[in-house]
Amino acid sequence: MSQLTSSKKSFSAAILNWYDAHARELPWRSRPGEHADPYHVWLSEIMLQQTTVVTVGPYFNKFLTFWPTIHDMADAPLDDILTAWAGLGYYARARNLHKCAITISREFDGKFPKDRDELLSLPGVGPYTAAAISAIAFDRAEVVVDGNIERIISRLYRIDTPLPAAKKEITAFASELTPKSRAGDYAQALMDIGATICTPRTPSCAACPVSRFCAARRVGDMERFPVKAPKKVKPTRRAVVFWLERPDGFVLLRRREEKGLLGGMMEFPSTEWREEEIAVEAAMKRFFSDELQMRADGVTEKSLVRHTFTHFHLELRPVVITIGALDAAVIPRGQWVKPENFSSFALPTLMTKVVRAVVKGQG
DNA sequence: TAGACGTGGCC
DNA sequence: TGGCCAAGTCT
Repeated sequence: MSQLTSSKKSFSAAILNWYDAHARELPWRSRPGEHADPYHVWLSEIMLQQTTVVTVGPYFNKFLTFWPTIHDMADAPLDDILTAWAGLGYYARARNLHKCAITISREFDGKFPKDRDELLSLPGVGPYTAAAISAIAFDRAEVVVDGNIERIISRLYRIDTPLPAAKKEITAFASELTPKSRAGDYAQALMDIGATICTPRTPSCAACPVSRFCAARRVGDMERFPVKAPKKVKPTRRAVVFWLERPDGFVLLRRREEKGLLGGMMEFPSTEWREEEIAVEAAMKRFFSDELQMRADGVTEKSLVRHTFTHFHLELRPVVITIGALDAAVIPRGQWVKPENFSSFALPTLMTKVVRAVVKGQG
């Protein structure tokens, strides 16, 4: 048994003492002594998945303004949720958020289950989020393991197994260390420490309340942990994206498929995103009939839009086409929108980059 | 198990 | 500039 495991009570005590003195004040966090609202805890935890506290803050406040209760959110159209979520990324979270709100509102009388395993059955709620809600909102002694806690544990024990294979091992150590009382505060404390002290690069060990327990600190190789599997190279995909503009200034948007990348979000029509280079002329021929090309009053190329997703790079070449005479047969289905009203549509950041390239770009 | 799934900030 | 990283989940 390691030195740390045999002194786990003084470890969790040090963590909780640190939290009482240094806890960050966050919009979704209850005041000391008060009970956290499960709706707020759930909403924040979904938003915080792979997303920083700074980014989430304004979105969290906006969502609570629009939908003060989970019943309000359940009654809203999905498109409103997606529009409010636009820019946050990982849009499956928004779709699952809406599904989950409907389930809780209509099948659970608006009350979240307290049990980890029941929470786990909700859409968008995985092992981390289920444990976090159960511990933070209901003070259950659940073992919460997020990326911060993985990093802390892997340094405490100098775990050489690369992630994600090390997950099980890390969870076992985390389980030994988690206190039976105040497990929610303990989890939030570790996440605060991970975000502000036990950072990926140049951790501030001098400020850490548990540095005396840390094996990596003793050796001085903190930054080697957590060990991670090597990344794979991202391919680059390319396409021509069309800004189709009518004489009255309306521009065509269309909705993407419900599932998959940017599922349910709005977009400007484009050729398929492929690794092969595609010339504008070829893209025009592939996308439209020759007839439309003859009717287009003007065709203007704009500056390249670069965007990187989790698993590939994307290069979009915007082409502005002013359409003199509409031909329903060659224009894709969609919604004609004035650019000044784009903000009321569910446009992902990629598409706002296209807007910027077209409106402000020099071409 | 491994890949899909966004975005913005940092170095 | 480009890769890494952030309170993961789903398939």
